[in-house]
Amino acid sequence: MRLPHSPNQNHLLAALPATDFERVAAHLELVAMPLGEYLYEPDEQLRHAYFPTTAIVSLHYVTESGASAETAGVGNEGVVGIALFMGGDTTPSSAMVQTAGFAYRLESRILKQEFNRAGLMQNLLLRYTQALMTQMSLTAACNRHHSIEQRLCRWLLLTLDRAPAQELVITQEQIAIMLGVRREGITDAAGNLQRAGNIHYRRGHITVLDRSGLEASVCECYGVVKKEFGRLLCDVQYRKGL
Amino acid sequence: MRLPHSPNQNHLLAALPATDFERVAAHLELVAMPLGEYLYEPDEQLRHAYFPTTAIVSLHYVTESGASAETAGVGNEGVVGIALFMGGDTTPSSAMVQTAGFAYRLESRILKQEFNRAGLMQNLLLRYTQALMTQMSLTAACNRHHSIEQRLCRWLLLTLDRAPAQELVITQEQIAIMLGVRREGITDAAGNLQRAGNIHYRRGHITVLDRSGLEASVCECYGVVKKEFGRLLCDVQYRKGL
DNA sequence: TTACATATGCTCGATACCGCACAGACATAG
DNA sequence: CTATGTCTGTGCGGTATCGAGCATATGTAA
Repeated sequence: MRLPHSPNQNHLLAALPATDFERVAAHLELVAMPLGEYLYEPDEQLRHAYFPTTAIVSLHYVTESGASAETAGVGNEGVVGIALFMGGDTTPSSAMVQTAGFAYRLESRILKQEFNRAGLMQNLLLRYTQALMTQMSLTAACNRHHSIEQRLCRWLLLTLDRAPAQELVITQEQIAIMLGVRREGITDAAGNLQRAGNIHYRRGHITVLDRSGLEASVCECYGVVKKEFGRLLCDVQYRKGL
Repeated sequence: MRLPHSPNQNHLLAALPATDFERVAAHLELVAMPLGEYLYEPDEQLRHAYFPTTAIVSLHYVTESGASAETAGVGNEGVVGIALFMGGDTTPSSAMVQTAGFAYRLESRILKQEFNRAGLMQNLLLRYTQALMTQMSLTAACNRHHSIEQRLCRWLLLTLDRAPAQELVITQEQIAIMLGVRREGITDAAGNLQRAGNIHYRRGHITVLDRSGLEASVCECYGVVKKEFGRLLCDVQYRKGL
C-alpha cells in the first residue's frame, strides 16, 4: 500500500477553498517525519508550521526533573505551530514525532500572511485551535481523575483515529512518557486490555483487535474531545475532486 | 478602600489604543460577579464576554461523576469567553466566579465585530489566548507530576497575582474543588504552609504572610506560566492618563 | 546461528492520596 | 447569648501508583 502523497490528506489543507489552496500550494513542502524528531523545543523560534498527513505529533511539556506529560496530539486533522499565528511565536512546550510519517510544511512567513488575510483559513485555524484547547483542558482533568487504564484507552483511541492503520508502532515505554506514568503502569494496563482481547501487542507494535472493547473501557474524555473536534470542524467543505 | 470602577482595571481593555477603546467603551457594562455564579455551563451559548477587574473566574471541567478540575483561571489580566472569537461559541467547560468582584461585559456581537477588525485588539486577544493555552498545558503536566502542596502554592500565587488584596476569601473545600482533590488534602497542605509561617487562615479567609515562602515551595509551573504571560503581554502599551 | 540490545513481565516495599466518619471550633443570625 | 450551620482537624483503612531491581522474551545484526 503506497498512496501518492497529497496535501489533501491533511484535513485543514483539504478544507481550503481552491483559490486559497492554490496560493499556498506552491509553498507546501513534503517532509518525512522520523520517529522521535523534535519539531520544536521549549522557547525555540518556530520556522515552519507542519500539516501532518500520516505522521502524528505529540505536544508535551517536560518538567525540570525530566518527567513529561502530553497535553495534546496532532495528526492529519490539524497543524503543529499554532504559536505562529497566535502571535507568541514560541511556547514552553515541545513537539515530538510520535508516529513516523509525513507532513507538509509551510514557512512561518507564509502561514502568517495567509492567516492575516482573515479569510476561511483564519477561521479554520482558529476553530482548530479551540478544539486543541479542549483537548488540553480535558487532558488536565483526565490526569486528575481517571486511571492509567482509562487514559491508555483514551490515548489509543485518539491515536488510532489519526493513524492510517490499525497497528501502531510504539513501545510501552514511549506511551508511558506520553501519559506521564511509569512504563510498568502501561505494561499492567496493556496486559489487561490484551487479556480482554481488545488489543494485541508485541515489542513495539500494538494492534487494535476490538475497538468497541476499548470504547467500553475509556473514560468520557475521549468522547468529549471527539465530539468537540467534530462540532468545530464538521462544516468544513472539502474541495471538489477529493 | 473604595476605588472608582474603571475598565482600565482590566489589562486587556487598558491596552487598547484610544480609538479602539472609545469604540467599545459605550458597550461596556459593569456587572457584579457574586461568588459561585456560573458565567457559562458546558455547551451553553455565550451571550457576553467578561473582562474582570476585581473578580476572578475559574475555568474548569466537571466530569460525569461530578468531580471537577480547574484548567485555568482568569482575572484582570484576561477575558472570559474566548470561544466567541475563536469561532466555537461554546465549550465543554464551565466558568465560575471564584472570587467575588466586578467585571465589564461586552455583548458577543460587539466583541466579534472588534475582533474582526483585525487590529490591535485581535492581536491582543490572540496572544492572551496563547497564554491561556500555556496555563492549560502546564496544569495538565502539574496535575500529573506535582504534589498537592506544590499545586496549592501554585494556585495561591496565581490567584494572589490577580487579587486586589493579600487576603483571599475562599474555603478549603472550594480550593479542593478547583484543584480536583479532597478537602482534607487541602487541610493537610494548608496546615503545613501555616505551620511554616507562610500563610494564615481562618474559616474561609486565607492571608499570605510570606510570599517568598510560597515561592520556595511552589513547583516550576508557576514561574513558567508567569513568565509566559509576561512575555506574551509585556509589550502592551497602556493608554496615556492611566 | 549466535550475540546483543531492547522490550516486556514480575515482585517488593514505600507513599501519596482517597473515602469515610466524626469531633471540635468558629461565625453569625435570631 | 445561644443555637445552628459551616468550616476545619484528625484518624482509619484501602488503593493506585511509584521506584527500583531483576528476570525473561524477542527482534536484529554480526
